[in-house]
Amino acid sequence: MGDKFEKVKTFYFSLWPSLNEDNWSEFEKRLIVKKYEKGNYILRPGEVCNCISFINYGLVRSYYLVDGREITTNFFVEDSVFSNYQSFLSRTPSLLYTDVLEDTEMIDVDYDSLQYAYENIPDSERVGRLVAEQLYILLSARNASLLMESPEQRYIKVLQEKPDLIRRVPQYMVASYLGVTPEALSRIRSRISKRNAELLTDTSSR
Amino acid sequence: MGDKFEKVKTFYFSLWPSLNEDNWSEFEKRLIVKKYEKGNYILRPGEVCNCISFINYGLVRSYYLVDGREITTNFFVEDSVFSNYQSFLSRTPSLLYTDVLEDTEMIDVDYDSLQYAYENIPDSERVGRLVAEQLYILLSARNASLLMESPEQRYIKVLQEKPDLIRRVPQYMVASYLGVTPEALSRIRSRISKRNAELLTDTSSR
DNA sequence: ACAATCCATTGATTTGAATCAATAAATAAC
DNA sequence: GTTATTTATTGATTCAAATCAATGGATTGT
Repeated sequence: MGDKFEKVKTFYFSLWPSLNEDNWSEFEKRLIVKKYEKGNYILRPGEVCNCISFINYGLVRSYYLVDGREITTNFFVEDSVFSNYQSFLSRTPSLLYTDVLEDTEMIDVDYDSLQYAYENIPDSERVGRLVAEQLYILLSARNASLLMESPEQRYIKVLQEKPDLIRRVPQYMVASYLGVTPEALSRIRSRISKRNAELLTDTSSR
Repeated sequence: MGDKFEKVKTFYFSLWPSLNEDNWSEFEKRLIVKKYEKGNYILRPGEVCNCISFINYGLVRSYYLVDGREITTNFFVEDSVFSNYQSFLSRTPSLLYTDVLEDTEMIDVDYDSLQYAYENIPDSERVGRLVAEQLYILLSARNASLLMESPEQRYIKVLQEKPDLIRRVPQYMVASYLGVTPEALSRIRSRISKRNAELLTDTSSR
């Protein structure tokens, strides 16, 4: 019961130095627990995203669908924040699908609750600012990666930084996250493992 | 003199409902007027961006340099906000160059002044949040455009939404903003004007 | 007004990745 | 455990855009 709010509470306390138990319980009242089963959709294009969610456990993913082609923008795993933030902020329809890759539990703050907090709970504006800033930094890094790095470089980075993701997500979704076709990612992988093999048997260096 | 702060004052008052003259003059004290001449650089990779600026007049542009190739991320014109926001927020070195395309005057808020405002001026946190949110929405739209639209679609959109920019900026910079080479943009343009000519002379329709 | 430089256009060629296609491997369903 | 379905690999072909190259036009500086 209170268990479900344990992680999200820790999360908010870390961002919110002046948060006390009174304010927290005021805030916690408005939180909503949501469960989703693998294979379902959380959000579709045209719908307005109405909450910011903390993921207790599970894995979801957002993607554009362009000419029948999926373009994955992000994976969201446990202990992080999920939202279609652009839609949430602008109150305009999402362009993204969000589907559930593993059974997932989230703690939602809906738009009205957040506005209520901004008006009534001290220092909540600061949390809103910090969250917006963090999400900006993340989006900016993703943007830089798409513009500056090759799909192969991006794949290697994902391998290093999110090795668990590679195991939990089908390869064709990783491909669409990297901005290439499944065939292309397969070839990237074989190129990499070929290079690694050559390094071991030492055909060219020295 | 006070003239220089006229536009930025209007800008902040529009975001900041409770802003009064006292708080404004407290804030204005810390603003810095900066002038830049065409052809100079405001920021280079490795430098940390230390301010958020309101552009009184002028035009600047930010770009990545990858393998000797410029990739323009944004143009910033008068009456809007300029920053390398990612660097500013994270206090980490910029990956971008920012150069001055037209003589420019900016009103800077530096990082420390902003932190001071957050601590001491009521409701300034809200302005920080709103700015962060607006910048997120803009970046997100740019991202969606790069992922979902063709260079040609992006060009047509720029033509419609920022026709003045096309006139003020060399075509090869527009090309790098669209994510193509100058040659490719030239061909896009000739394709478009050919199509328009065909529509007028009516070779195929009806 | 002139030269010099920068920029835009156009054509020919190359290239990297998408598409098409077939097979193999892995996973899910029964 | 077997079949069916989905996913991954590999090869052949196609395609769109980058590169290379040359010319013409525009802008800048003196």
